[in-house]
Amino acid sequence: MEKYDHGSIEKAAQEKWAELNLYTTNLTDESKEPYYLLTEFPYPSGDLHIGHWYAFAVTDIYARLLRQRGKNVLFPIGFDAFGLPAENAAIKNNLDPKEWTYTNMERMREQIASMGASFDWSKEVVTCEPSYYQWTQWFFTKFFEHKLAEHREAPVKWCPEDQTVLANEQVIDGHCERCGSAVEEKRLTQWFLKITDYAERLLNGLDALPWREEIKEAQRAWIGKSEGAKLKFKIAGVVGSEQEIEVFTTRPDTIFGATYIVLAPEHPLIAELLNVGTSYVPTLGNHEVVKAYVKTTAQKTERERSENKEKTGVNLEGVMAINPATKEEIPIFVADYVLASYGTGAVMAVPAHDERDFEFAQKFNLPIKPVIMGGGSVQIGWSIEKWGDEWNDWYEKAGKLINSGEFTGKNSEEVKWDIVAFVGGEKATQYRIRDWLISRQRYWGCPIPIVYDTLGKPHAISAEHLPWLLPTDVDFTPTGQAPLASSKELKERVTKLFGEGWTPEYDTLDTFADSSWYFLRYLNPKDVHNFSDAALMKKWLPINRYSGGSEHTTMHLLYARFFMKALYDLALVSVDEPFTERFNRGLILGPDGQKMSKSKGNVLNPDEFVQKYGADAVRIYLAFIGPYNEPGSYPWNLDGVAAMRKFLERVTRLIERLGHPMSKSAEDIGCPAHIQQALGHAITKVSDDSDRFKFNTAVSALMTLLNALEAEPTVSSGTAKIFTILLAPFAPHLAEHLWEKLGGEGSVHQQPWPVAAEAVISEREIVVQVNGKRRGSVTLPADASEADAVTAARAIPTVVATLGGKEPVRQVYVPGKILNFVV
RNA sequence: GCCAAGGUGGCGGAAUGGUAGACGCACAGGGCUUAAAACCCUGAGAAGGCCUAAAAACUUUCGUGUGAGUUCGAGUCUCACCCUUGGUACCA
Repeated sequence: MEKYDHGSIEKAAQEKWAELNLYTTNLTDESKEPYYLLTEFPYPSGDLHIGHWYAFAVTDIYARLLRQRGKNVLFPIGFDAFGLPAENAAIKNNLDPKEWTYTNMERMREQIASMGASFDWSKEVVTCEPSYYQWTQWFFTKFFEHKLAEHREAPVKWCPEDQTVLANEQVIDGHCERCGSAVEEKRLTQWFLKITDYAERLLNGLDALPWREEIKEAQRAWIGKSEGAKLKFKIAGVVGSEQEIEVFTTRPDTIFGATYIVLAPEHPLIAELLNVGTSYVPTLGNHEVVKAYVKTTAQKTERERSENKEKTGVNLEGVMAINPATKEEIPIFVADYVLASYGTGAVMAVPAHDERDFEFAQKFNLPIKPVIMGGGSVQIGWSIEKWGDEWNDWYEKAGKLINSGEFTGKNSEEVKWDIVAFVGGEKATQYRIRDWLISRQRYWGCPIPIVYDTLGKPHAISAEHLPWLLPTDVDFTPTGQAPLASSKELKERVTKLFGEGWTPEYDTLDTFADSSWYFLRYLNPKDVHNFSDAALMKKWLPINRYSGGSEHTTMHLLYARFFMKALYDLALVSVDEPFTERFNRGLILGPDGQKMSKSKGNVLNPDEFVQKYGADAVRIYLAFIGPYNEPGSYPWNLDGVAAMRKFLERVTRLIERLGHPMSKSAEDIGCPAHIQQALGHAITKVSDDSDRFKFNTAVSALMTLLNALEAEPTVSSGTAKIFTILLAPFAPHLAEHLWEKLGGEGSVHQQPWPVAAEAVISEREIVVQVNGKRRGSVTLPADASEADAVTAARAIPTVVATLGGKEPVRQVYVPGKILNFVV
């Protein structure tokens, strides 16, 4: 038997595809239906790991299958080439980040090619190339012109390790998403993209998308829409409207129970009260205490504040607010459990119906006034301890109002907005999402195309000066200062172009800006006059299917959707949702079932498996390891690739048997009906399961078919050819080799997907049950009637025995499938 | 805490409300071989019964996290609970 030499087979196949130029997509081809299949482009980290294989090799199966099914498939690739690792590696080894990046890309291109992935490299996009980032910059200037990019001072998250600010989305559990160090907070003037302007549309757009509910829910939660009201509380002893406290609440129906007000330490009123010398009417009695509290909390981050579950706060002595519903005077507190960055930075506290307010009220001995009755009755004046679990069950829910003036007795939900009107408030909507902070104090990124005039006012750099090149005379050792500030050339460039006293922006853009539009560039990657091609965008967008990692759900995926909507509003693109389908891929775990990590020593190098068993075996194993449409975690079985290799060897032997003199091996021997049926079944299943990204069951269908074919004394070459075509997307190299052995024309990858022959079913097996339990089966002609089935079934000894002489009360007949006797 | 997804053999997993465990791994027995590897065949959810020297075959009951329910029939639908994973967290 000829050895299955995967090395030479892979080489020959890849050379053949290159020669035939199989994977350059003609974007203007009108004869076939376009299909844009996108997989997240990699960061050029160096070596391909198993995750890369999982991302590229498995989606490649689908790209190949779609082509065979007659689609014009765009399956592009590129590199998300700006970013911190390059800079950090460069600092560590005293290299140029650019050189490091380009060396890695070169290496990765070869590795990606080695897996037989059918990417169209002619459309490669590399985000760190000026020809690309010029358009990232151009978009930024457009956003600036349309007030979607803003320069402003705000509290920001700061990573002390990476020496840069981070977007909210990049803070995971209070730690830097990249390096894991605890983030700090600073007040800085930075660039923001106003993603909050799009909160409502980002939310609504989700409804129509056929994505998995968990992805949509994660985005909805991130956007965090809350509907409620803004209500104004006057300050006692003050006439006029200036000294009012505005609160945001989702429960205006509980306002009669608001027994105090809480302000965030950063609330402007506090600064005003503390500002000695102002003739503010109510004077703060405990000036120093409040000042000290504000000072301590200012040193804590939001996270540190929330870690301390014990509530802290200080009463603003001598200053009272008036509850607009009860007209009662209520105290005002400053406490850090109220966040300045959400709502109005002030809340009305309803301790009877809000857990946090309740805790605070207990600690500071404040009145707790129930205004909503739960299932049972409420006796006012109970001490809170006695309320116990019963109170727990209803205290945050809606219900019948009590102690609420004219609203007493009404349903709180129904009169909610009447109460808002009663106290002169207004409906308001709040979002949890914050604007996207996109400045980074780092070197290896896209320079922000902004210059400041002599007054410090920002100006966008006009298109004629783009790309605004990243300077190279830079000391990029992180100091907390933007590395670009050390460039002489950049300063000179600005002076020369704009005049004396003008200064450059030294920050670079968050790399998520680069990756928010790369899929548009694939359509026209080399054009120097346009970011993409309008006609091609019309034809190819939105992207049919986007495959990627679940870690991007609230980052990249949200940013890309925002970009698309913003560009749509600028009339630059014709659709406002970029991705029709989205599939989050799972994670390959180490053989020990743990996440692969160097520290655990369970990291596997795919190259070793490729070398030993071949790329095709690795591809099939990854397809087989678990459902690709669910973001599950799949442990890598060390015997898995070897098992797939065995499968491929069995395929090879089957095909070789055709050439054996003892075998008839000709198309003229025909195809027996059961094989015809097995083929049809496999064709349908491989195709349908792949459409659902269930490659595991698609592979198992191929295995089942192989098992059936192996059991045959002879296999016609026609059948063998069909099998090879079905195998081609999964094991592209071996299939090419076998196709040649079978004397097939051209490349197996150009062969149309076979059509499942209409199965001619002459007989059906009908399962016979008694009381829903299987007691046997009868095989009858396909056109047999219910009466025929009953007659045959009642002759089965086990059925007779189970019935025990009793007549069935009724029978349920599912034609051609089930006959159930109910006794 | 809240939201979402999920819980099926030793393992990964499969099952439009209709034979649970496809396909594969690991395992066991056998074949081939001087031998081993490779390869091929067979077996296998659990507990019992019958027949036996023993086994096979045959057969019964139980079995998809737990408990109830709907249904002729439930892994699948409904309710409650437990657990796992992911997201989020003082967001008023």
